[in-house]
Amino acid sequence: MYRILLVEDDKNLASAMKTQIENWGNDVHLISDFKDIMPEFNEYDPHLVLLDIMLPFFNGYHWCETIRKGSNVPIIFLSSASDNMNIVMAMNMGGDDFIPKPVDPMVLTAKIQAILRRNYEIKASMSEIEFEGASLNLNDGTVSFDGQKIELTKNEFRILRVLLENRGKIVSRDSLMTALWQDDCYVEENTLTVNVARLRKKMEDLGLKDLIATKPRAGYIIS
Amino acid sequence: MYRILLVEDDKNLASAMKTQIENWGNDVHLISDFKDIMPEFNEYDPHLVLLDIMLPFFNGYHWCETIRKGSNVPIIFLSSASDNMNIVMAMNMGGDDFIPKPVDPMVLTAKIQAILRRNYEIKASMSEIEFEGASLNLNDGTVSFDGQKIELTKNEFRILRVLLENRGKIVSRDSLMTALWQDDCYVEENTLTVNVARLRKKMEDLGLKDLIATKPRAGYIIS
DNA sequence: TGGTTTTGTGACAAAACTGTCACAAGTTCG
DNA sequence: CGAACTTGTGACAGTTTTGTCACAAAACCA
Repeated sequence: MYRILLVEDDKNLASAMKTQIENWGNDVHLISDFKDIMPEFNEYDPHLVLLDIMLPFFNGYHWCETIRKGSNVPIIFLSSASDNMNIVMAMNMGGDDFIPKPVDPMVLTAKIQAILRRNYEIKASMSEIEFEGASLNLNDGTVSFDGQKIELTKNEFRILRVLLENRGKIVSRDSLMTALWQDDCYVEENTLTVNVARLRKKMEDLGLKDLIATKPRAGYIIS
Repeated sequence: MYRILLVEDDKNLASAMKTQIENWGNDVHLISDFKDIMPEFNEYDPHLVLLDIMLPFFNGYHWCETIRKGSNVPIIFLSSASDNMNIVMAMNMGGDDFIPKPVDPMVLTAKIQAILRRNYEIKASMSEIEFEGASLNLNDGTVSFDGQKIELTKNEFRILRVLLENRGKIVSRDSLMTALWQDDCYVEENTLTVNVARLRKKMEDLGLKDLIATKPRAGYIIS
């Protein structure tokens, strides 16, 4: 049972789609205020957004941009202007799919299902991050390299993960601190240093030497 | 740098697409044996599959089905038969998207990018499993309920996760055992019982009573 | 019902994890 | 260079986690 937010100003079409999707077993919320959809978005906290492009006040691209500032919720665009340029634009703004109007009910259902499945039901495919020939398993927090496999502790895992998610960029010690101990408890500055050292040792034991580089007065980086 | 497997028998089109995608910074492998693509699939271990529907020997649907038996890799179908029925069919077979032929290079790139992003770069959206008004955060292994939030240990997390991923189904003690200690070390049968008990206690402290039910001689279940 | 098997519980010790300290090493910049 | 600051290291103790044991409770089955 997923929550689907439908941003469509054509009331007839919207309620027809709502019925259609609900019949198939989900909850749908229709936007009522197109001047600012964000309060309803935040309140409803949807699993998926169906976003028309032509809307009063602001267009779909605007809302996609706004949503993406604070959320990675899947977004499917709807539009009768379904030329290639619009499709490319929609994808590049962070959209996940594009359904041309008039919307075929079967296609709508199938595409919604595909995206929900990909995002909320499938874990295997995005379960690891590869780096330097090694891979970090996000499910069980293990690192595999050269046939060997080791377990990381919670802290080591978080540090490595943050660094890998920002590969090529310097991650400040401060942001690592908040990633590990988000404000709720005070820990010494040095505690981070020690934890990085422990992670480094494990990586080196595995054969990954000089994986994490120190940028003095800036932070750490994996490049 | 992602590995993309292109299953397309039109050699000219295939190599044009290969060049196109490689220029944009990825690796592409072209299938050479359409009688059985699986050896090449397994060898190449792609991050994404571009799958034509009309192929010699077997069609794209057949290969989609075969791939899905052992992998959740994202699959984008390509076809000139782009009627709604084909789209629905493609999605329902476990496909992630459908690009009509002739393929527009920009659309191809944008859609590939969107799906890779969704699968390999975004973590936030699929970071929790909701149940009974509570939610299990898959990133940090915490359970939130009724305003409270507690941390689970590695074992507790794995048990809860497996049970939630199979909600409504009975999970045998054996499969839990292998999920926690995959054969590499022997542990007592009873150790699992104890770990389940510890998880139950934490859940009950949180207010979630009778979450995990015992099915004697069968296993555990969350319904 | 009563014996057998399966599952649950409290306690305990070994092991792992974590934060801190004192001090060492490295970097920056006048 | 040398003082000031930043980062790294080994050791230590407190806490948490973990597997096991002995025994209790529950479920199954004849």
